[in-house]
Amino acid sequence: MPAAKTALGRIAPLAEEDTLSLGERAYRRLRECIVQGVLPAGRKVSERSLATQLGISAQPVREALRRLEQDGMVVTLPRRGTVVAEMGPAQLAELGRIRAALEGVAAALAAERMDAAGLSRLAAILARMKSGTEAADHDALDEANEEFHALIHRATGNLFLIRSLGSLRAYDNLGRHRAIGSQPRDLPKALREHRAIVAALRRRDPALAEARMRGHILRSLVTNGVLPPPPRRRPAR
Amino acid sequence: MPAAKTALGRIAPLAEEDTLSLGERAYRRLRECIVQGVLPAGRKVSERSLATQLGISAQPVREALRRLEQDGMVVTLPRRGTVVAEMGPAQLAELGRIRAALEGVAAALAAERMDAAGLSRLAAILARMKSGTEAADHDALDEANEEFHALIHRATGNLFLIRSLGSLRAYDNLGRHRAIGSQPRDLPKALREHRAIVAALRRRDPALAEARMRGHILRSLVTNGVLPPPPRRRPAR
DNA sequence: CATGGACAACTGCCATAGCAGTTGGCAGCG
DNA sequence: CGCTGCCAACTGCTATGGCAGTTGTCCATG
Repeated sequence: MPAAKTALGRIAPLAEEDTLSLGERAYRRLRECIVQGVLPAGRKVSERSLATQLGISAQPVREALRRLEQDGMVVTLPRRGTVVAEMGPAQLAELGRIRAALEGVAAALAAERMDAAGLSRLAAILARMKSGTEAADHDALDEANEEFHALIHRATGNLFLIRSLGSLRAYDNLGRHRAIGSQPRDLPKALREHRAIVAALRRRDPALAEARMRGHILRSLVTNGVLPPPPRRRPAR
Repeated sequence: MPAAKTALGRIAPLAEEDTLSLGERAYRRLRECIVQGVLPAGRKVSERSLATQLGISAQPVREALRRLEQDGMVVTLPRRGTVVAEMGPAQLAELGRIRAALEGVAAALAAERMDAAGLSRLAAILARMKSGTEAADHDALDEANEEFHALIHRATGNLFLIRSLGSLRAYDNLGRHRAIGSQPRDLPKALREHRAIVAALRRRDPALAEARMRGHILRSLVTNGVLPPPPRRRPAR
């Protein structure tokens, strides 16, 4: 333990952010820049130029780019350059469907594992969502929504799931930033869906939780305009 | 074009292995070693020692380890060491369920996109599976099975899906190497399922293809012993 | 004017060296 | 004997330098 002891032996909490490696920080920073549109698709991103801009060496940047490549956010042509990956509407739609499926699995796992503390936290988030819905506070709702899903992801305890959904949610933000909000958001409906999901988790019903979560994600993707139609359920029989 | 030209201008097929970067080769090699059991869970893997063993520098090895960490195959404690991730039966089961969901999405996408050439290739693979099943040639069946799923993955054209399923399939191999084959494999049934999947793809029915593929994967995981029960569908009503 | 070739300015890729934090063991003190 | 403190041998992490391949420009040549 290198430092941070106070007089009476209490250990001061360490500032975590400083402990992250430069490679990790570069990875998160660049991913943020991509989904925020700061680095638009097709933009050339070379190790050296990014390194100087970030004030670090080229090595951590290279690592970050390799990881981003594994996420599919950049593509690199050997000895020629690295560019931000093009993300057409079709690609976004595919990733949305993948995310819906994974969120479903996460909900199913969470239904089996989530403890009482987690459920009560979800209840607290639901309360915030209620007030946010009544006030039509989109920022607060987005934040609560973020926590809602992140909590479920963590409840699964599965690192693969957490990482994958992290990348996928980043793409979701990208889609939102393109501002193709074709349909107005139905806030009360989203609240009802969130409540229904929590109810399924409380019942410890994996199949139900999965179905509801998946439906919820798909619907939200439709209202965001990344998923094309509302294909009529069982159009005619 | 740096090399590999013959006299008459014909481009010699590049040996692919030589063109891959050392980091990429190290990544694949290490992943192979992990799923093959050469590097068992809990084994310490330090950049330097691996580098000397592979005859390369520590830098590409480090990149490979970072990517493996993103795959969840190793965990690294900063400044302390990197170890092969522990993969308990529970973890393996979770990853199996995740893989089943993703394979389902892949089948759905393939049902929308796969062209006639791909379908005919699938038919050829089915023929090989038929003869392999009659001869009970497990090696040939495994190979055909690998190609079967890889072909569907590629048909989606989605890099994220392809990469993720690649990692997941690696875990699957790991589970198989643990030789907990609880139940004998039902070869004819697997063949029927594969045929049913292809039929759904031919019909261009995404929902059907997804359901069949997912069920197929889940069942195969059960016979492999990584997924626990055959929970009776609709036990009583 | 058009074309081909060489040079300079990139690019990703890799090896080396060294920093800082962690660990394990061993000596020395109580 | 038991505990403390130091030291050497690790570890992951980062910076630097340089290699090889690619590209674009500019000049010389037909």
